[in-house]
Amino acid sequence: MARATVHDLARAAGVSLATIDRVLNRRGGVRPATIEKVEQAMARLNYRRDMAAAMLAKQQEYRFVFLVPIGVNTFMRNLANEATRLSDLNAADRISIRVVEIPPFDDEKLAAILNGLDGSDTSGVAVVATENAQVRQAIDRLAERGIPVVTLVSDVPASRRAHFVGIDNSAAGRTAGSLMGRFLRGRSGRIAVLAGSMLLRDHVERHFGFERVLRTEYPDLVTLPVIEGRDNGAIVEDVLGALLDRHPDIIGLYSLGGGNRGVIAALNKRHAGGRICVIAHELTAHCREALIDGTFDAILNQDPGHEARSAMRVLRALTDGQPIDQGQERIRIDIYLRDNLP
Amino acid sequence: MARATVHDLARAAGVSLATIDRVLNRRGGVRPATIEKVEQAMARLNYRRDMAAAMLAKQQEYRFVFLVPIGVNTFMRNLANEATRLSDLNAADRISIRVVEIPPFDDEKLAAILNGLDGSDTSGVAVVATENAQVRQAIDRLAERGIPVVTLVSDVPASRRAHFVGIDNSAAGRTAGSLMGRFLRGRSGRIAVLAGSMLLRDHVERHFGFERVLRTEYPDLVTLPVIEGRDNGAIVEDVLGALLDRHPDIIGLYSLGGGNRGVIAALNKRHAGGRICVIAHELTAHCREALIDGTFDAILNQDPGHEARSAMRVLRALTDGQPIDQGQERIRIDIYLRDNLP
DNA sequence: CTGAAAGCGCTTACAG
DNA sequence: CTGAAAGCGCTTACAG
Repeated sequence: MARATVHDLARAAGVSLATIDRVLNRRGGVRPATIEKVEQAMARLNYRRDMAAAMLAKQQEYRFVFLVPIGVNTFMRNLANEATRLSDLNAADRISIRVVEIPPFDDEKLAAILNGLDGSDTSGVAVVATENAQVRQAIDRLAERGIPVVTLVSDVPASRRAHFVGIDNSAAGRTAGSLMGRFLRGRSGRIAVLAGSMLLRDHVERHFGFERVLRTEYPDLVTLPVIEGRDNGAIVEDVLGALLDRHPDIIGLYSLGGGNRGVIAALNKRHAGGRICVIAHELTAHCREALIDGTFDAILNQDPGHEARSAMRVLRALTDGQPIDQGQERIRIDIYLRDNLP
Repeated sequence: MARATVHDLARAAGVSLATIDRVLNRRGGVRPATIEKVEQAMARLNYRRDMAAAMLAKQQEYRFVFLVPIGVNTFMRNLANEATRLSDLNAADRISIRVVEIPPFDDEKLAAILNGLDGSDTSGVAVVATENAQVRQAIDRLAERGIPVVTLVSDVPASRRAHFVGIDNSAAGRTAGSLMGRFLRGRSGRIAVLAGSMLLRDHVERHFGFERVLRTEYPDLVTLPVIEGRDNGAIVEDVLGALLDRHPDIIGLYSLGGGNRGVIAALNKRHAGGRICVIAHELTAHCREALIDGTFDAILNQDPGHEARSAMRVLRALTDGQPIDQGQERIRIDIYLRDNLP
């Protein structure tokens, strides 16, 4: 027997299509007794709504905005590209994604951009946010206007963002610590830690997780104070180079932010590649090469394609009031060695 | 301006809706000149087909069959459960998945089941296949009948399956070898390798990759001949137990198949947990525990949820003649340490 | 080789 | 609080 439609429901419950729709979509203004009748019919006929038909009738359009600090950061550029690609791929489903570039490390501008978003033009926002009072307030304001916001890559848990699309960054830090500890088994010495900025929550959390594991499980490895490279290759090369010169006894490096081209340059200039165990983040083209030639030992990665798709699915679910499949939307911490490179 | 519809196209090209549809779906029987006109109109109006409307009009139903050797294997049971869950979640999109249990290690039965599939009732097949002439022929026969087949978890590359949904198993083996080599840095000794059956392509490939890395990069680690446990905890406990008793100098174990409950039991009985570096596959409940309590050092995993969803998406794309997003459909080799457990 | 008309299963004003 | 009717953008027999 074919599957039940709204017409079948209407007949079975003795009401009109409009009433069926009101009950189905909880629009209210229906007598409890009528609701009851309809719900019984739904159960009896095992009714399941046809999404395609609903989409068509509703003429729903999803206009999502992705705010990404593209700048010089390869990972962010990949993320932006994936979002743009998604927009094309899903045009047939009436989903469009506008990628807006935001200046990196500029909370005020970001807040201004968020506040300037046109509600009639955007049905959801994904943002690589920084944790700042103005930014938080701007997110909350969008949420109040009924525009769902998801944070991307770095979370702002205190805000009213509906969801976070990204990895568990303290788990990533712990993983880096554990790999470092195992790869350097039996040795003791200093470990350098390079971040982009300790004003970024994701960087802080990675650092926290890393320190925690080293201190509790590998006390022979002593971390130096974090240095910051602003995710910028040139700055990274400078600050890391200076550190390496100051501490010739460094045996490990955890690069938990961007600007890894600077890491590679600094290491190569000192012929230190291979003698220092390096764990870095994000499988960009240059990191990939460094992994293959042995300069890096492991890369922790978050897949920008998955993150873009996840943000899109989550925003759509939020717009439709549908549930989110947590299993599917959990972004995993990929570990890459030379041997499992894609 | 609102997006163009088939009506707009028809008006612009000066033809009827039926002709538009013929050109859009390449049904043939249209004069080249007419096709040309329509295609120009499409380009001019930037026409993009509305999937929801097409789905509704076509009354397309996707009836997929997933053939899984559920047996005693926890991973396979998880895979089957995920497929069942998908069926519910996607009922609104007219996708149904029938999960059929196949007997493990029984090529003839599997071939018979494949041959017995009712073409009118199934629009695509996903199968955890074994590499056997009869099975291959059965797959080819389905492909000839126009029913797309994807292989799941273990591939049959010589067949006419349209796609493989699973990890690169020799890369997984290499990864295990590399982790083993690094975790045992500086030590030398024997490494045990436990498979389910060397008649399974995925197991053979993992073994190959593992051996390759150990022999070329870690010559101080010497692998013993593979033992087979048929993915069955009880058998695994026996054969591995016997091996451990025979070789008290084993310092590492690569468990590349199922039945890891048997591995845990054999190690615990001999108080060998922790002293032997263990790398296993699939993050099932017991493996997870073993990772946390230190019996296992790392788990390589393929996410059954991702695999089920990927198989479903690929089968749908094949049914519709749509392209496959290779980036999205690549199944990754997850590496889990205690620190990045989900 | 081409077209007119009906229909897919929903939602949406609008009227009462 | 409820209903009749039109419409969303496609596809599909059927007729010519």
